[in-house]
Amino acid sequence: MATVYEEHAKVFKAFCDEKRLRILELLRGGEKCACVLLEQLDLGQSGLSYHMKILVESGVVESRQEGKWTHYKISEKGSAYAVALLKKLTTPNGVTEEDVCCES
Amino acid sequence: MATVYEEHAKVFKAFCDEKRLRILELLRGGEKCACVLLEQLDLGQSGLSYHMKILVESGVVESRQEGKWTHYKISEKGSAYAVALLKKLTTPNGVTEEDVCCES
DNA sequence: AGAATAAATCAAAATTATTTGATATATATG
DNA sequence: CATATATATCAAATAATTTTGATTTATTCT
Repeated sequence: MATVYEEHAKVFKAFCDEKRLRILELLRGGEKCACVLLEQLDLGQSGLSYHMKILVESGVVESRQEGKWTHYKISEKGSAYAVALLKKLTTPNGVTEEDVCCES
Repeated sequence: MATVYEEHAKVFKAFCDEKRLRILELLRGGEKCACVLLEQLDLGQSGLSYHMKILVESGVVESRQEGKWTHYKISEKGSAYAVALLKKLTTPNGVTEEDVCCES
């Protein structure tokens, strides 16, 4: 059973690797087949597959099978969730206590 | 010289580690001294220092020195930047080309 | 100045993530 | 059915991150 921290970390894993940011940039231009991504990136086939799995598991990318091809695109829903989560994780939570540990 | 991808990845490194998410959660309750964070977390002193450095370098956290103590808080500006960047990285970029590589 | 304390830095060890090449699986095509 | 092709999975090698303990630096206190 994963902690909520692990769940959240998984979402942002999508964005903390150079190769994956490069992939996302390509997907900003619309849905792409794995074969297209492959020829535009400096990555081998199994390497691409590895990163696509992480992206899909983050929820930020969704995949669609069409015969032997796999198409990927940015998930609107997943992205909106990531943005909302990021906002939440950086917003004061109300129970604001003062930092009075060590007033010299 | 870092690529723009590395720069962006650095921002999200703040959010893709369990320990750092735990730290951010504590900071959502307001500014905290390192000594307070230390006693609330399962981390040694140098480990905390390591993670705080990554958080500060991401821009999401800012630090303030007060005598021998260091206080940390979430940076409103840095967080807003992270949210805006995340939005941008997941929004269609206009030049949307169709994915017509492999129509069987 | 000397002792005490907070936090940063360093180096080594441990852990985790990524890359790479080989193989497996699934789908289409002849 | 045999072959070709696209992608996933696996295992080993490599690389990067994280942890840990020791040391250093900076600051306060006596």
